[in-house]
Amino acid sequence: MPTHHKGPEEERIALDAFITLFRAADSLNRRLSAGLARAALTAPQFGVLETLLHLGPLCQKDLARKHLRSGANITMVVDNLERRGLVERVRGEKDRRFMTVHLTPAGRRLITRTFPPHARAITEVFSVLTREEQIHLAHVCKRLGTAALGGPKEASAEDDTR
Amino acid sequence: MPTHHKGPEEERIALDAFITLFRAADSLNRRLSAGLARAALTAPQFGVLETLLHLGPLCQKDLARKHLRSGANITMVVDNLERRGLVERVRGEKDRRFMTVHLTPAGRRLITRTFPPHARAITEVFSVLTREEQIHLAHVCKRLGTAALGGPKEASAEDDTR
DNA sequence: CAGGAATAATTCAACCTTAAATCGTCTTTG
DNA sequence: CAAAGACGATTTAAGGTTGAATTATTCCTG
Repeated sequence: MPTHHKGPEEERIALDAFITLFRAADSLNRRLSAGLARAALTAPQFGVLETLLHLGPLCQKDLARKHLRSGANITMVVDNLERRGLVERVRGEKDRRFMTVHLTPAGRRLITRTFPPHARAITEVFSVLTREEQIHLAHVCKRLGTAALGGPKEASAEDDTR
Repeated sequence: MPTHHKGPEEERIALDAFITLFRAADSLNRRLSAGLARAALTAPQFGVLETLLHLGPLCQKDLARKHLRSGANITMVVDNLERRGLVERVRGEKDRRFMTVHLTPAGRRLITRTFPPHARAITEVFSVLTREEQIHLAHVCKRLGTAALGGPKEASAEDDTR
């Protein structure tokens, strides 16, 4: 697709934004994982518990959709949470294909006391940005994420068979 | 993973920025990985080849430092590249502890023809942002990344809010 | 209503990732 | 010079991630 490229300048700027975005996400992730490690939770485990706390029991399919992860992945994360007695699988009564995941009392206790310091840690790091910068960052990232998910721009004429 | 926490405004804004940043990085990653898959390369493999192309042969320690990854991780990624004949390990002559990783001709061929479309794909997605927005995003992410890596704000006498 | 399509979950193989333990190779120092 | 320590790389164990194949169940259609 030989569009009139504004030269390597355009590419240089995009690549720089790309790499700093990734580095920031990576650093943030490390910092926060260190905090979660005090509860012996990984980031994905925390994410599942947090979702169950705020949305109530969900089947694994829904958990996968909420977290943009594969079903196989959720099976694994829930396995590890269940092994520690933090969640419980309940077979669907109406439709026995579903496995509804519930917080156990222990799981609820753990996530309710882990979430607040986690949120505080995020807020703490983001406080290097002004309120307006944070809002602008969210807006920009939202557009970027949408663009990234959008259909592959390089589609040839024939694979438009959706 | 929308967070449904109804907290103070400062926290809500930070959490929202946090989650959209991660989602954007995740979506970008998926989109770009799909492109790399055409060369049967994973993102980490691509990263190592790209570094070797642009910086020349490096020992694994240096590769780990450049990519902010553990030494064990680099050992694994280089293993997989070596198995495909894309890179070569050369034991250091002066200091036999070092393993210098070199691109093979096949590796050089693959990365030189894979890099340009990859860079174009990044530029393409980022083109939903103006030039100024991209520059601002990079600046903001740089500050954020630095803040995240900064000292863990450990229990100094006054911020112990437990 | 019976057989096939669809769907939720699991399993499997392959790769990524880390921390911790280990191996070989320097380097330092007593 | 030899023992001790530092240092690069590898191995190992544990968890995360995916796509593909499989299993169990439900839905649908002829």
